[in-house]
Amino acid sequence: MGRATVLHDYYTVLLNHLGPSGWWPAQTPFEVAVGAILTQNTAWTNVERAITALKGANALDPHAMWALPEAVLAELIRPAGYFRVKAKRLRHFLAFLMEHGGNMEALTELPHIRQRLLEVRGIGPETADSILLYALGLPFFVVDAYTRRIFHRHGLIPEDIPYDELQAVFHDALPPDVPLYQEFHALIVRAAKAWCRTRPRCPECPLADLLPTP
DNA sequence: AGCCAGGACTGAG
DNA sequence: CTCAGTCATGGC
Repeated sequence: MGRATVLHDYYTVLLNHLGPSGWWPAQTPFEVAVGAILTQNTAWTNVERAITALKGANALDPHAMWALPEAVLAELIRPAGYFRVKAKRLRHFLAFLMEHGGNMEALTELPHIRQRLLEVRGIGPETADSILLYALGLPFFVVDAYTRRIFHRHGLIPEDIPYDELQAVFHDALPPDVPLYQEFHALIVRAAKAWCRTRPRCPECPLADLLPTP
């Protein structure tokens, strides 16, 4: 059986058990980008506090955030952790955004947008793809630690597979369908939070049926 | 009381 | 090039 079929089975099982996700949890494309940077190696609940603080300061807007001194921005996002680094990363992204009209929509028009995002200090492959897929609506599959963990435990990929190769597995197996990519990645994260955590092979996981018998 | 969370960058060797 | 170290808060 080909990978395309297998991956579609995972998608179907997850969707049947969890229902549609309605991701990414954000109200604007800019908020998606900010959340993508803030959630780097950080629990989402901590990101929510930071987002709330930014909203309270009316700073969840490109020009407003750009106008803040870096130290003030850092204090606002403190609950998200790594707050000094992330304040810099947000400002690097903002500088890039300002060069291109100061709004997220303008980014969609740029050629080689993924490479351009990766050139921004503090934006790596997962953050770039999260922005591309959920903020700009472009068909780039988001690979994260959950994706690698689940599919390695199920024997479909080596544990140390590089990011771009793992992404290629999904790009090769699935049509470039933005809603599909968005929903699939959301389901993977929700499934991992609900069942995986750090323990492999928990019995109540609906994906257990798809596991190769040890 | 550690360990972990929807990563990415740096410096040593 | 590889890889351990660094960044930091809050939940369990």
